[in-house]
Amino acid sequence: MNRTPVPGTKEKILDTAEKLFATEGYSVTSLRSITSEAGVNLAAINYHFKSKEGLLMAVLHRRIDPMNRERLAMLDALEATGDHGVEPTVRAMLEPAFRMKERDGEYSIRILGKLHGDPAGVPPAVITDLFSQVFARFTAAFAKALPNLAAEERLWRLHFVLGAMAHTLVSAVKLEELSCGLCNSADTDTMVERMVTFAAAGLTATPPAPSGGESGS
Amino acid sequence: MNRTPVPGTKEKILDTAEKLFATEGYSVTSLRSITSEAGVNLAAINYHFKSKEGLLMAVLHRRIDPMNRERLAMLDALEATGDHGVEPTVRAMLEPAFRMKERDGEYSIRILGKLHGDPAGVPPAVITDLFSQVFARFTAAFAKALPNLAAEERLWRLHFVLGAMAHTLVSAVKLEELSCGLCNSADTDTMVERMVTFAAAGLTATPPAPSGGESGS
DNA sequence: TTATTATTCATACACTTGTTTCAAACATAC
DNA sequence: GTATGTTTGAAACAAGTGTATGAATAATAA
Repeated sequence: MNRTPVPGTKEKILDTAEKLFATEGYSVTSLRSITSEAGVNLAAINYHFKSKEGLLMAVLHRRIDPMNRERLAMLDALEATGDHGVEPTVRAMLEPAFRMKERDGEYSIRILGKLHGDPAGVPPAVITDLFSQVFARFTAAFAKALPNLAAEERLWRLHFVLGAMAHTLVSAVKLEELSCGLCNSADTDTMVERMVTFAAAGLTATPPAPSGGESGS
Repeated sequence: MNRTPVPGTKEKILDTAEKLFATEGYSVTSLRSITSEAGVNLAAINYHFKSKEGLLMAVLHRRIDPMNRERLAMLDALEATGDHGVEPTVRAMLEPAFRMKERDGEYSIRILGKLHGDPAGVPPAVITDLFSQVFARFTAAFAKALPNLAAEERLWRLHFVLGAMAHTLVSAVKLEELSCGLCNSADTDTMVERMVTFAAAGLTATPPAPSGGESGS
């Protein structure tokens, strides 16, 4: 019945680790809790992934690399048509993240959000390695999409958008129960449009007066 | 020379724990690293705070309770004058958080951001206990400030704003070095105006078509 | 078959963790 | 002074951590 000699010890570890890292957190998740839930031997982790940090890297790269490729592809398509609109650009940044949920399950998206929000225990170099390329591409794209915005202001707003995205990715479930089911994140399309609309409006807002206090017209 | 017999063991612990929790994270910070850096005995933590979780609670309450009181006071002042504007309301939510940085130092603000972004190891009941009151007040306030927005949409956007705020609180330092010093968060006033402008624009954006795909007019 | 490689398994090893214990030092009131 | 309650001190505890080891097993090739 079994097609493969052993039905994927490596994948079982990856799936379980992703789930536990996403829900409990990286540092509080023990290797033993992963192996026991995955039904594999403890030493299998060090055999397949060298170390706990190696496992984390594998978990992250498995999801994030395809997502970032999708982001860059959408950006490429946009730039090929000469489209420098704010909405399509921000959509290219946000949509692949939300699509990942449909494709790879709930935990894939939550571990991404956790990574943005609090890379506790994760060496900063890993984050840089994972996101530096897309970050560079998108800052350049937004420079074209928002030419009238000062570079500093633009970066801050990009930062805001990323924060809103990360927070939504991690704790969308929490809002769902907090709002007694009113806010459900089931429909990805609606969710993406919601965020894109919000982010585009924030990005294109008239910047406040440089050193004033009250918001001038 | 010493005015007090023992110069505040409890406060030394609180300060050091706040710093380490904010920078390293709660679960990866050991009690021994706190006591050694604070120059106090290990047992002092369990004596003064009962447990590690008790210490965390004390650290959180010390900063967050005053901040939330300030938020509610600003909201009270607003409602007393009948002001239901979006900008002042969102300012009442954001400004006390950024003011805390000036008052209580860099780490106070980062631990707050970390708490929003990833309450790893922190029991959900603690978060609820800390923020349920302000959350209820602000959802009500925004219901008045944004009456034309569907309740669901309003909650999601509030969620977005909170995410942007949390992300800014934790990793403002990171953006500073990422942008090679271009984005510095030194000026609190400017920072607040920046976020308020962004958030208000996002909150007041025309919502997307309910079940369409492309952004209609 | 035998030889060889890849994978799994039980087990042990240092090491760190939060917590506890109990005696010593301190403050303050009588 | 003594007595009392509070805070600090050094050391130990049991439990859990990531990792390493070497034998057993499975899979594949000659």
